[in-house]
Amino acid sequence: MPPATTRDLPHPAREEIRLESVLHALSDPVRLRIVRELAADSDELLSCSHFDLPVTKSTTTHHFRVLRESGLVRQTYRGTAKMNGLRRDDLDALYPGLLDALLAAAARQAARLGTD
Amino acid sequence: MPPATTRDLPHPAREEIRLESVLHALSDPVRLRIVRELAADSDELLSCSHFDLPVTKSTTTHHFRVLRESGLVRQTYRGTAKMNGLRRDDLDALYPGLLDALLAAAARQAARLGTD
DNA sequence: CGGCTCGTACGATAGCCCTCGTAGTACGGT
DNA sequence: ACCGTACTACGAGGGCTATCGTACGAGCCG
Repeated sequence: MPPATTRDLPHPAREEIRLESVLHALSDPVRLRIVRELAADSDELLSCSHFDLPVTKSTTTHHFRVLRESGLVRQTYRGTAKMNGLRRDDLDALYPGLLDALLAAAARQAARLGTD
Repeated sequence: MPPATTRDLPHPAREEIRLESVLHALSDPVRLRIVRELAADSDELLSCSHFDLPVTKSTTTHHFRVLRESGLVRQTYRGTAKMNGLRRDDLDALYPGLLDALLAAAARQAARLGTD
């Protein structure tokens, strides 16, 4: 049997990741912010509860699911915590330069609007 | 008085263009396709009716309005025709490299899925 | 075991969005 | 003046989405 601390979650395969879904996922301010934080700590996996978001826990769960189903984020359980990491390898392979351009654009806008 | 062939349309100023709105606009397949065609003929202004889209004229009007209001496209009347052009200058100034990365990603996906 | 924390499931609500059809306006040409 | 073309306005339907509250399951620790 698999290790007790592993409940598996459905992720799209690399080839199933659709650009439209990625863009739609990032068109929500809460999710864009999550992705920016994940990119900032790109060598760490962050738990859902690590984020201080202006929505309830239910809504947070919803946003993380959208991110996972769009292929932007990989989620794994570690005990009761759910760890999140950007799927940078898959995204870079599919769309080279896209993620960096998106993150740079988000950083620019945050700086411009003072939302940093 | 302005030339008779000029009915003005509301466009967001460069500084008002929001990344989330741009991404949302591009997350629809019909609009992504429009933007790709506009980028391919980037030195030409294309009329709305130039596009052969799988939706009715009403819906086409709707999509072009979303593109205009998001700041992706500039629209001007020329007689009865409404000409459309990408706002590449504004987008490149706000988010350098973003538009090219998005277009390249869309081209990659189209090639991968044979939807070209 | 008992409780605590982390996250999920489900239902509900309200708003947005894609789509369409019909009716109408603006402009150019005959 | 008249007609045709290009686009718009308005309204409606149906689906998706963001949000929440409450109730629940899964794992850790005393």
